[in-house]
Amino acid sequence: MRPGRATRGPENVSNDYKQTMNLPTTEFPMRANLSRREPEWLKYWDDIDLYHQSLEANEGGPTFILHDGPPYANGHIHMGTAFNKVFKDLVVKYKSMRGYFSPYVPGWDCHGQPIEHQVEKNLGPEKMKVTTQAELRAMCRDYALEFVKIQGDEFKRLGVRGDFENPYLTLHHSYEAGDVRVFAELYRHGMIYKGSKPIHWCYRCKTALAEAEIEYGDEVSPSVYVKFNFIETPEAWASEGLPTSVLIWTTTPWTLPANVAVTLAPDADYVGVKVGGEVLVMAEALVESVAKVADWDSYEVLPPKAKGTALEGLRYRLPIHADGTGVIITGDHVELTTGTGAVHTAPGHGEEDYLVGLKYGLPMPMPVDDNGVFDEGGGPFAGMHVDEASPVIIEWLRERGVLVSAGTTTHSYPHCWRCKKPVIFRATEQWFISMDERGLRDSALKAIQGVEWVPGWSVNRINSMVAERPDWCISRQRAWGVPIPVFECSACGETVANDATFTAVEKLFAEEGADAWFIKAPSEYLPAGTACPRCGGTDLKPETDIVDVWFESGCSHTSVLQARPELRYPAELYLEGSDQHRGWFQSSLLTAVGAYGSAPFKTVLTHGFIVDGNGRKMSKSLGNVVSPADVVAKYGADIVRLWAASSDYSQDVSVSDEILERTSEAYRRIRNTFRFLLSNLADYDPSMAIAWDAMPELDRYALVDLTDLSDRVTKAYDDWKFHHVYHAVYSYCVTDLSSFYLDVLKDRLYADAADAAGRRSAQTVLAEVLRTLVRLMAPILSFTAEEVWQFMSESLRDGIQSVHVAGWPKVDVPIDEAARLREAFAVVLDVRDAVTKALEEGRNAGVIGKSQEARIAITAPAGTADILRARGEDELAEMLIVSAASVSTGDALSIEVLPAQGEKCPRCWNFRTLGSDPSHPEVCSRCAAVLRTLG
RNA sequence: GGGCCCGUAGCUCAGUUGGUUAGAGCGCACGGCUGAUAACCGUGAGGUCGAUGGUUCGAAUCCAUCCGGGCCCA
Repeated sequence: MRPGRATRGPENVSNDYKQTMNLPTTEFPMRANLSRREPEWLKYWDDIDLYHQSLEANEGGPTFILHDGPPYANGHIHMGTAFNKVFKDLVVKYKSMRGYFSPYVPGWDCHGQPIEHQVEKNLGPEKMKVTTQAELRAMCRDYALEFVKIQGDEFKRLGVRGDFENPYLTLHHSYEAGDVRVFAELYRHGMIYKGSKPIHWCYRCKTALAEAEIEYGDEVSPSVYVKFNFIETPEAWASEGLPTSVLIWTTTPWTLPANVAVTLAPDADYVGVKVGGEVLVMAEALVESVAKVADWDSYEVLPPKAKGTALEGLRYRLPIHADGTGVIITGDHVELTTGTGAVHTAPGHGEEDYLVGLKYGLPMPMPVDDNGVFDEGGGPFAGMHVDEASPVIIEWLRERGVLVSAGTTTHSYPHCWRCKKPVIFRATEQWFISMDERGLRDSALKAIQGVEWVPGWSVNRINSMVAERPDWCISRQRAWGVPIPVFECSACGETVANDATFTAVEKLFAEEGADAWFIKAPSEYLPAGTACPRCGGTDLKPETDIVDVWFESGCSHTSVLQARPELRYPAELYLEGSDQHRGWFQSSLLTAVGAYGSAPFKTVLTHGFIVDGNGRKMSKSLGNVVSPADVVAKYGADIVRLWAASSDYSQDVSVSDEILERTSEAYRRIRNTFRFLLSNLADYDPSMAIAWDAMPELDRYALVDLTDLSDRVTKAYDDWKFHHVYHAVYSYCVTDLSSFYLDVLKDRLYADAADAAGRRSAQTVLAEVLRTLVRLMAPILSFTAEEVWQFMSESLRDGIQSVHVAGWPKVDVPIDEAARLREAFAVVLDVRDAVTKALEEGRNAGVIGKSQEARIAITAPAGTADILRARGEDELAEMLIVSAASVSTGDALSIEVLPAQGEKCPRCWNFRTLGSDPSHPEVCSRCAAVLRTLG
């Protein structure tokens, strides 16, 4: 024992009085062992059919539909999908506890190129050759269903509650029928048209290729500089009186027959270069490099410069089709690092050319057929394969004197994943949804204004994307999907599609699925007499293109929200990652606005992406991938849930070992708080509750504090600020409860008689705290809250089977008194801070050990002192956990720490006058009284 | 390269309409307790508020530029 310390009882001596105390007792384990115990709760929820219970409980109440965006049924879930689903689950569980009828139907996106590609790869080229489209589709279906099962299990393991027995899949017949319904609406509204668009095309495999099927590799290509002669000389250089041309550079001479324009950089300076008796126009910045390549001995840069925009509109003679003219335009994609700053533009042969062509309304000639052979549009090269055309074209240009230079260059070029040969960019016929023909863009922009976007900036993003997007190309040249539900007249090529055919196709899909499209002849399901409106032909071919998967998932408002009886259109909430502004949010919006003139959602909530501890995206190559399966195994799903809830989702969300470790520590803290509450309520029943008026002031304040927490948390949930929920609850557990209220209460709980009013009052509050806290956290810590719930006595949980159907807590306290208590306790708690500091100094000086060994004298300014005295000095001492406290008025707040008077009571360890009761001479009077009751 | 967004202690977050010395909890260090004990209590040290420049009497907060990062385009 250190010197100077107050007298203490003998240490390490067994204390018989311990048996007379009401020490905490509970079976609720301190260690969670979540990864092992959580599956047991999943089974319990299954056994009691919690999902349907949660619906039945709120039947007839207000509805809250969170419509699930379908993840792609491919691969295991990652941290991003886990986060998203947990997040949705928090919302649904919260709304459900608030009394909303809140069904949650998970969905999966099952069609599309990645699955088809994977199946094709697994099959290998040999087997692929002998596989029919129907067989391939069946394999794709199996593949998708396998991952629906896998991901469904993974979501359930995270505690996500929903109708997993009956999810929606985009491959369901009913879903496919809904796609047709939406398509038909848009078609009737005149929003769907057939146009052309360049795509990656492999003429060997005779197939379109998606970006993911492209492999980039170095390729040696021609590098040619060609002059296009101006029809009228640009003003800037007209005074020279020389033939004037614009000089372009290209690595694909075979695309020159499709040239219609030359694109310049709008703000760059262009100059005329006088060389060999003519003027060549090019970007000033590139003159030197061109001169080098062209090997000019001497040349002269003419003084006037012209911005790209100043040259816009000038016309030149087309390089191949000399009877036609092309036009100078400008585009931001023109780079001034290579070439001439003047870009040969063939809208049918390139994405950028296509887009700039759309902008200027340029024609899109496509002289190359499916086999890569020029048709008559190829002019002198008709019948020639593009593969062999380039050298021939170069020679042809040289003969005509327009070739300035021809060499070769090595650059990255797209190749077909299957045959590994270079692919070409080639415009083909595609189906589009027009953004402007029928005002879809404007309607969509208007609908956006009527939706609540969370966080607020999200509206800017969707707005600018819709405002600027080109027409939506919805056709894909693939096998695994839903066909564009129209027919083509074999005789004249006219499109055949009308209400009757759409109805027939919808029925066909509803009954047999889209597979039937590829098996049956149209005559088998179309109404008799269906004929081409133009030529009257009756031989109809089903369209072979399938629909973009984004169109499909976008139709879920029809195929799911409108189709399922428990759901409705529009949904209250769509909740996805920020990438879905381009994806599902937009495809859902456009199809709904197009078909029904309204947005399919009232609120759209967006969250950021999951990144590592340094804010980097997760990637295998960086080795920073955190997998939800690993986290669940190591920490448990509740830790994933707590992590998700604790993060500010309006920006990118970090996850790392340290973050999970911290989350896990916070979890333990919350869990232990629950444990303490449970362990001190072991002998309590709500029938013992003490009324507000009979409670000590501290307990009333604790209830006020609980009300405030509950209000704050509820508001945070309503404002979608889950990280505020987490922080509020956590700091409540640590600061309000553990370090203050619970710490103070120990004396009353342990040392008072079991049924003493003071102890019952404390328990009344603790019970209220427990019942409130466990509900507040249930949407987040779904498993742990349930575990706590099951450890509560039957009467404490009102006989309710699960915390998730226990409703939302509401703590009532008298408003006026609550306000007074808040004010008074703000002062008390400030003083308490000063006191703990002083006690620590006393400890360091060796005056005291634990705080009960001290008595304190507080000097405080009048206002503060009055408030302290009004609590009562005994109550003050209790709240400060010291043996005695006195208050005097002075100038400034100061605390004096003195050794406690009296002796340590061996039962309650407070310093008191002992022996006042002769029958229990060793203990203090309070303890003596307790001992008497125990006999 | 373009659109939208983000950058406050090692970590998760606060920081009101610009207004004293930028807060909390965790972690860390040190100490207490041993009747929440693989717990619990206390004290303390941690920040050029991404950087620079500007507006202002005053900037984490407003503006510009840059750096770093994310999503979506190109």
